[in-house]
Amino acid sequence: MSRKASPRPVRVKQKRLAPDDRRKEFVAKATEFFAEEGFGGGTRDLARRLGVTQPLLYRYFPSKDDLIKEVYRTVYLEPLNNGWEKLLADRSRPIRDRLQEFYSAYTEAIFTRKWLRIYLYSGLKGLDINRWYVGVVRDKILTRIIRECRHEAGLSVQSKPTAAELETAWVFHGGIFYYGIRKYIYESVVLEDKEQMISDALDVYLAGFGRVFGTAVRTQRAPVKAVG
Amino acid sequence: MSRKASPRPVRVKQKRLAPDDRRKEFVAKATEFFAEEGFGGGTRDLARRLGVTQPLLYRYFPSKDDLIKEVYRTVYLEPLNNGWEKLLADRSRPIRDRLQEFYSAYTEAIFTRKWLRIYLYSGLKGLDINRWYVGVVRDKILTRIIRECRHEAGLSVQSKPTAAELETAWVFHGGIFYYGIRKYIYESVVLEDKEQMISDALDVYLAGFGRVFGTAVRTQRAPVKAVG
DNA sequence: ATAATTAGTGATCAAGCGATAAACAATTCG
DNA sequence: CGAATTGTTTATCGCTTGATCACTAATTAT
Repeated sequence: MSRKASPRPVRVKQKRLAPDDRRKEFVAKATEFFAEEGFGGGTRDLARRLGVTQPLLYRYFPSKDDLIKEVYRTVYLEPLNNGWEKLLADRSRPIRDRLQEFYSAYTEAIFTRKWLRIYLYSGLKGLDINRWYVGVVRDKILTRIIRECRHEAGLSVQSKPTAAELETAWVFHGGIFYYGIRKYIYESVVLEDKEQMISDALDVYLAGFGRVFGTAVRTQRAPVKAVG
Repeated sequence: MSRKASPRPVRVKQKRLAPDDRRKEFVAKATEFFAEEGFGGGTRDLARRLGVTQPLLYRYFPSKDDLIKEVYRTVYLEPLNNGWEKLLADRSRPIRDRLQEFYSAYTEAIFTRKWLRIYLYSGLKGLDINRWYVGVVRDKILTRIIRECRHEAGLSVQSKPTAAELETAWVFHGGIFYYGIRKYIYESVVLEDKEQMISDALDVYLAGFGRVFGTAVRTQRAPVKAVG
């Protein structure tokens, strides 16, 4: 039972931080932590990563669940960008360019291991915030895309998207989303050029939209990069 | 400290089952249980659902982890059907029919809350079996689909799929997969007619494949159900 | 400088976890 | 029948968990 002689208790110089900074640091690191470990991860492990003791967490958050809720809030709101709706609706530019730029920026925002994992975990829990987010994608993004596609195809843009239009847009959107899952969750080998993937997916979707829902949508295809 | 008088201990008639039946019942119910609760769910809660006591689980499985592994095995292998490769390769039928029938059957097998949730949970854990499954989809399904599309488009079917072809097929496949996620995980309102969703997704994919990778793939489109 | 305030720590509690061992009871065998 | 076997339960162990409280020490106010 010989204890190593330590002249003074080897405490690593207790540093006090302003409450606001601490809070932000806690939420940020907790996001990374829960993204990796799942929300079953222990508060002691989390505290160790933060370089503080476990009870300190409870000075800033009444319970683990409150901390988790704050993680959700920041993760879900972080990537939302108000410029996107305007970008999609800007008819002075070709629809293909707008869609390419939008999905380029959107995936840049959400295609991180952290975001995707938190998103999946919260989805499996069936949380309200997840349902809310899915509604936002449908109403702010897909509905807008369908309207622009209709306009491009010379169709009426007054009526709400039909169920079939919406579903087809979801399949397209989900296909792109799944690229992120494959890359950052499954860690599969994917086509490294994300822009090319979006471009190809867009070609397929735009070509298909015309054939399925109306007269052909005329858009110039992006040049196909060396294939084969 | 008055204990309710119970003439005999109210035990619900201990029933003995043959070990093999018990095992199967345990695995089946454990699958449902873990699908809902996640693999953090407790063995006591699981046992309660099974109508047995918790230690009994340990007569059939050395540890909780072993039980979980068996859950994975059955869930992943359950839906795999050897007839699918032949179905996809049967060139006596139009490619569109084959793809429609394949995805109809495939989604019938995996679009259950149970299967999808176990799949997502195991994916988040980064398990080997998940990587293996993704490889199977790529090599047995998508590669085959691409070959058939090439054949239909009059292209060479010798060489391996290009990265771009594979990626486009993944986007298509992932889009359909995401329909299941939306319906059974997010519990969103989706287009109820799954066959129609597959049909539309196929129209888009097949029309797009021709435009993106070669001369147009000529296939008769499925009749569009009342739209609008 | 001293007092008041508050960020941070050490010790600990009650509850829940996976797992084990011994007792019990339903079945099977001689 | 009685004995042996084995499926099932009761009781419990050691550990981890989220959470609390009294205390220490760094900062701020007087």
